[in-house]
Amino acid sequence: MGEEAPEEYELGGGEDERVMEWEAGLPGADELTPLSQPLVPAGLAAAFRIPPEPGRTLLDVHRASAATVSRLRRASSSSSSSFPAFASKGAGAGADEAESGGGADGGNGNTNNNSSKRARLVWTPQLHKRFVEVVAHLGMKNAVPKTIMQLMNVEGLTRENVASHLQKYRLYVKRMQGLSNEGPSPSDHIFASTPVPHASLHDQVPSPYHPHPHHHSYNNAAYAATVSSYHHYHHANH
DNA sequence: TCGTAAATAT
DNA sequence: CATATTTACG
Repeated sequence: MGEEAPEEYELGGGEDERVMEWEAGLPGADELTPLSQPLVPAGLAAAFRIPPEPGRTLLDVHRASAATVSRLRRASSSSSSSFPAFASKGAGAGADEAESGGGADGGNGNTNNNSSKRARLVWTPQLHKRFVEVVAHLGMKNAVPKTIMQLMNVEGLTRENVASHLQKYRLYVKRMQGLSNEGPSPSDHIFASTPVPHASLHDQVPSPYHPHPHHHSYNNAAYAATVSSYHHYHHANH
């Protein structure tokens, strides 16, 4: 009776949701000093013989903020298993990545050994949007799977997922470059929907992605697993 | 780890 | 059949 339905899981859900409550009363971003810049002026630092700050780069900042946000979210929402929801199949291992930001990454024994095969990731427009933004932010030079994945900070998203999508994305961009005119092909689906931002050497990546559930809505698995795609096996020998 | 090709699923 | 996503390989 029961056939294992090939469930796919869908990531994403919130688009540009910011927790204003946290920002209430706080100065605007314009008023704040860019975190990506050293708080201590170079001259002053030199005078005090302060060694060059470690890798306090945009990436680190983003990672840190992302981690903070993640932690806050968890603490704020009592039991919010904000999970991209894996299809049934017993996956469910919740594990927060506690990346130690101690300078250069040393041994990375993080091999996701989830016995369960994860369902196909569905790249929703939102996810793709996030992806594109991050890629544009990094620039073709630094837009590598790992970095992209980290900057996107989407729980459940793996490096492989990103790498795969990145491959297609690059092809899409390249293909379009050849055709200076003419809009994107409708067959490009997601890619066509997202205007490829210019990979200027400037960056501007918005707040980290929030795969968090809506306030009042459907089941917690709403944004998570849109478990509904049970397509039949189609074996066609054309 | 990254990039590309082939494989597989839908 | 085409597209999307995964898996294998260098």
